[in-house]
Amino acid sequence: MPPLSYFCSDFHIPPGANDFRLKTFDYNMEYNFREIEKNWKQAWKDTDIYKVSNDTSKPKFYILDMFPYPSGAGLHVGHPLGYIASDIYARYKRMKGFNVLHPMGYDAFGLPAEQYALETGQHPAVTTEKNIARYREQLDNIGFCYDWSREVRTSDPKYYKWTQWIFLQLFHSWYDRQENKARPIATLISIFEQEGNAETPCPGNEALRFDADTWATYSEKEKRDVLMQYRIAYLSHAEVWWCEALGTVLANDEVVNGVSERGGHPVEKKRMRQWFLRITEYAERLISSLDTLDWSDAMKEMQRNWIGKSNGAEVTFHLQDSEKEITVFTTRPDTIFGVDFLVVAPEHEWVADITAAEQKAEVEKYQQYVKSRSERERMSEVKQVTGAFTGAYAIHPLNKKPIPVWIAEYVLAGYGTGAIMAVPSGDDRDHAFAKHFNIPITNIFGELYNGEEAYSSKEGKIQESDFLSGLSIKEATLKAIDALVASGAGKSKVNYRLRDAGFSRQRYWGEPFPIVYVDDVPYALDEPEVTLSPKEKEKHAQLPLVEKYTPGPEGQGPLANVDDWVNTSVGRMETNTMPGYAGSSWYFLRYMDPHNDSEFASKEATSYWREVDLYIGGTEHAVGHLLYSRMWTKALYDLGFISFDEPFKKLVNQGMIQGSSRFVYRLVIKPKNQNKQPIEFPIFISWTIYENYRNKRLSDSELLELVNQHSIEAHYAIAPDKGDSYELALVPMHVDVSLVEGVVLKIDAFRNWREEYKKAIIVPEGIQDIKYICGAEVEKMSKSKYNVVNPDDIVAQYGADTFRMYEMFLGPIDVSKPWDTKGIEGVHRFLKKMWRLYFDEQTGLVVTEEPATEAELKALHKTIKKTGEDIERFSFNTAVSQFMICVNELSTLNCHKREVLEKLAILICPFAPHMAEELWNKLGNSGSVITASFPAYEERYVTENTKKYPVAVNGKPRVEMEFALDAEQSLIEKEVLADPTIIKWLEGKEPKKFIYVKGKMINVVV
RNA sequence: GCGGGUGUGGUGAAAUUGGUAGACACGCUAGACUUAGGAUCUAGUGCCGCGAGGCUUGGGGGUUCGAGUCCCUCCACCCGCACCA
Repeated sequence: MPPLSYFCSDFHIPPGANDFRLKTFDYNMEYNFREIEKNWKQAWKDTDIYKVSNDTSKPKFYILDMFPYPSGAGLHVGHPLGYIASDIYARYKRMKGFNVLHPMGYDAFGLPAEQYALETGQHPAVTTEKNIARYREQLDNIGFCYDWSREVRTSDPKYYKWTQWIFLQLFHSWYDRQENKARPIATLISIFEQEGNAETPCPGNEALRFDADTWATYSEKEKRDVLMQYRIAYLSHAEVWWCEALGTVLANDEVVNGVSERGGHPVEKKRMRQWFLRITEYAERLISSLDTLDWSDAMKEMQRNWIGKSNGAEVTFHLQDSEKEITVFTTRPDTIFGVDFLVVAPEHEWVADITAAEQKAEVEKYQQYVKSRSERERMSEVKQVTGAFTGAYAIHPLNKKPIPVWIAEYVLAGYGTGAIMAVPSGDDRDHAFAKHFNIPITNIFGELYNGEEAYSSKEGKIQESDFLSGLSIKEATLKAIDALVASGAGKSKVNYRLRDAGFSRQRYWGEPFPIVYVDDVPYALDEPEVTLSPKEKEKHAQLPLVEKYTPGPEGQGPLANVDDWVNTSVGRMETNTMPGYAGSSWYFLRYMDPHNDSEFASKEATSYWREVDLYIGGTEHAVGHLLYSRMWTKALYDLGFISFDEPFKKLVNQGMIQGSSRFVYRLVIKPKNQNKQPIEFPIFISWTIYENYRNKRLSDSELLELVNQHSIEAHYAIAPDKGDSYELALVPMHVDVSLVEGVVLKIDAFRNWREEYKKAIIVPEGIQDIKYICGAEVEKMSKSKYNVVNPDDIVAQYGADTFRMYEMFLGPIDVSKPWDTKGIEGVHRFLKKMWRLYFDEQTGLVVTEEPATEAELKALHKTIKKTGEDIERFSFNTAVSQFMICVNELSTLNCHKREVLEKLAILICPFAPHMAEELWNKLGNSGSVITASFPAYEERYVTENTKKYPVAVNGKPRVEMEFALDAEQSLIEKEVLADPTIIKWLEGKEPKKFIYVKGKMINVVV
C-alpha cells in the first residue's frame, strides 16, 4: 500500500497526517457508538483525511450538494437527506479510485437575515455567522467527508467580489445572434461604427435602426443608451410590489391575498428602474442542450415548459383612425379569419392613448383593479371573466373588417407582445370572454364548433376563411403566414415564454452593484471613465456596514440611506443589490479554486474539475437556480473563461422529508347561559374519544360524563346531567413531537411543556387503557407545527452511523416521505448485530483467521454485488436492506472470519463511516478505511445454477418446482405435466399451451 | 389555471427488462432468557375463511398465457409558478 500521504492533500501535508494509524481507543466491547464516533471525528480532523488535491493523476469526480441557506432554525432531519446520499457516493467513488471533489458552503445572502435584522437590530453578517457556525456543528455531527478547506460563503467579500466581476462581464457583453454567443461589447461598437445596426437588431427595441453615420453623430449618453439595450446585464424597467404603509418593496411571497403579509397593508405594483439579465437570448441553447444532460425527464420538462418555446406568427393590426398599430403573437395564424376582437394587457403603455373618451373612466377603473391582482390570480381565475372595452377598433389585415380592442387581465404584458388576437370559436378563454361580453362569434370550424364550447382541437378543417377554407390546420397555418408576409402584416415567429431575469432587489443583504451613475448614466466601476482611485472603487464595491436596515426613499434599497457609501466623487452608486441567485449561479466554480485572489478560479482548476458530475438537491430549484446557473455557465463559456458550457452533468433530486405532526384535542366548554363562568382549565381528550365524538358515536352529555368519571375537579365545575346547557368543541392542537412516543403522549412531559397545562385534565383512552393517544398527520416540517426533529438529537441518541443509514433506509432518495423516529430502532439494532460479528461483549474481538465457507462467501459476494450496483443507481434503501440480509445470514452461520468481515467493514464505510473505521483499525489495519479499495465480487459466488420455478395453471401459481437453469424444455414439460398438483388443477383438460420462460416461470394454459 | 410528482399491508417500503406482489424494517401477538428490560433470541403477522380456497398494488375499463409494471379513463394528495432561498 502506498504511504498515506499519497491519498491526503498535496497542497500541504498537515502535521500528523502520517500518524493516522491504529488508535487503541478503549471501549468495553459493546457497540459504543458515542466514543467511536467522537474519536474518529477527531482523527479525521487531525489528519485532514478528506482534503482534496487539484494535482493528481487520478481521474476526477465532482460531487456537489446544493448549498444551504443558513437559516436561524438550523438543520432539521430533512435537510441532510441529500448530503448523506452524496457523501455515500463520494466515499464510494473515492474507494473506487477517483479523486473526488466534495465541498460544502453557504448561500449566505438573503431576505430572512435582513428581516431578522429589521426586527432585532442585529447585523445580518453577525446572525449569518452565528447560523453558519450552528450549521457547521450540525453537519460535522453527521460525519461527512467534505473538504472544508474549500468552503465558500456568498456573503464573503472575497467571494462576492467575483460575483460582481462576473456581473460586469455580462454588462460588458452583448449577444451576437449570428455567432450565437456572448461577445465583448467592444465588438458591437466596432460593428456600429462600420455598418450601424442593420445586421444586428436590437433585442431591447426591435424597431431601433441606425446606420454608421448616425451612430457617429450620437452623444456619449445616446451611445450608452443604445448599448444598454444590447448588454446581457442591462438596465430597464419593471413592476414590483410596493407597500406604501411599510414604505418598502415586497417579495411575491410577502404579499398574501393582495395585502402585505406583515400588517395586512394594501399593496400595489410600482414601476421601477431595475437590472436584468438577458437570459432570453439563451432560450434556444438552454432548450437544446438539455438533451446532453443526465437529468430526470420531469426536471427537463419543467425547464422546457418554463422556457416555453412556441412557433407561431406575429400579426400587426392597424388601428382605425389612428397611426398606431397593435402587434399580436399567435400560435394559431390559421384562425386569422376567426378573429372577433383583440385583447391588450391592461398595463400596456399605450392603452391610455387608444382609449376612446367615453370609455376612459371604465378603462381606468379596470386598470386600477388589475394593479391589485397578482399574476397568479390573473392566470388562474377562469370562472370570473373580467375586462373593459377601450372604444378603439383595429382593422383586420386581410379582410379589413373592424375589430374591437379590449383590455383584460388574462393577457399579460410580459408575454409575447402583450396583446392577442382573440378567436372565440377556437380558444376557451376567448370564448368565455366573448360570451360574457356578448361579442358576436365568427365560426370558422363549421360543424366542429357547437356554439357552446370553443373547438380547440388541432384536428379538422378550417371553414369560412376565404382562401384558407377547406384546408387542414397545418396547411392553413403555412398559407396564412405566407399571406400575412405578402401583405406586410405579419411574419412567422418563434416565441418564448421565458422572460429576462430581474436582477435588482431593493434590499441591503446582497451583493452591491459595482455601478456608479455619472449624470444618471450608469458606468461600471471598472470602466476607465470612472475616475475613482482603486481604493475608492474597492470601498464602494463592498457592502457598507450600517446601523439601520430600513428601506430608502421611494422604494430604493437601504443602501440609499448610507450617504458616505452611496455618494462618490463622480456620482451616485446603484442602491439596489443583487438577488439570491447571483451568488449561487456560479459557486460550483469557486470550490475548484476557492482561495484565488486574482481570478474567480484558475484555468488549470476549471479545466481539471470541469462540470459537476453529480449534483444533488431538491426539485424546488427546477427552474430558478438551475436555469440561471446554466445561463451563467454558457456566458462564461462564450467569453472564453471556462471550457464547458453546462454546469451540472447529472442531477439527482432528493424528496422532502415531511414532518409527522401529533395532536392533542382540547375540550372547550362554554356555558350557554351567559352569566355562568366559562370553564377555563384545560381538558384534553384522547384520540379515540375524539374520533367517536367527531363521528357522532358519542353525544355531548356522554362526552361530559366521560370527563367527569375521570376527574373530580371536572365534576365540581360542570354538571354532567345538564349536558344540554353547554356548548362543546373539540379543538385539535399541535403538540411537540418530542413529548410523544409514537402516538402515546408522555403525560408528565406534556404537563411541564406549558405552565397552564400543569393541572390539565387528561382524559385517556378508557378506564382500563390509561394511555393518552395523540392524533397524527403528515405535514411540512416547521417550527409552528411542533414537528421539527433535530438531527443532533437523533445522533446523540443513536449515533451518526445509525442516523445516516436510517435516512437512506426510509425509502428512495427522490420520494417524499414522513419522518418517523420510531423506525430508527431497526437500523440501530442492525448495526449492533453487525458489531457482534466482530466483538463479543465479554471476550472482545472474536474474528478468526479460519477460511470462510462457501455459504459465507456467497453471502458476502452477493452483498458486494448488490450494494455496489445499488450505490451506482442511487438506490440506497435497498443497499441498506442488503446489508441487513447479509448480517442476518452471517449471524445465522455464526461467521466470525476475517476473510469475510474485513471486506464487509470496507463495504459499509460509505454508509457507516465511523463504525467502518473502528472495525477496520481493530482488525489491525493502519490508515483510514477510506483509503482501502472497494471490494470486487467473484462471479462464481453470485450465480446460481438451479431455479425454483413457480408453476402456474392459467396464470395462477399453484406449485413450486426446482429445475437446473440449463434444463431442456421437453424435460421440464414432462415433469411438470406429471406433477400431481398440476394434474389436479388441469382437471383432466388438455394443455393448450406450455409457456416456459427460462429463469423466470412456467405457465400451463388450458 | 398551467406544469411536475406520488398513490402497494396498521406504518416506511421491495419487486432493476411484462413473469411467485409485500424482500428488508417498524409496529403488533405469543413465547424463551432475566432481579429487571426501552437488552437479546425464537415463532407468527396483507385481507376474508374452520378449511379447501378466494380476494388484493387509489377506482373503472383494456391489451396479454401472464399487468404493481403497458394503454385509456376517473379520483385523491403533494410540490413549483418568475422578489423565499
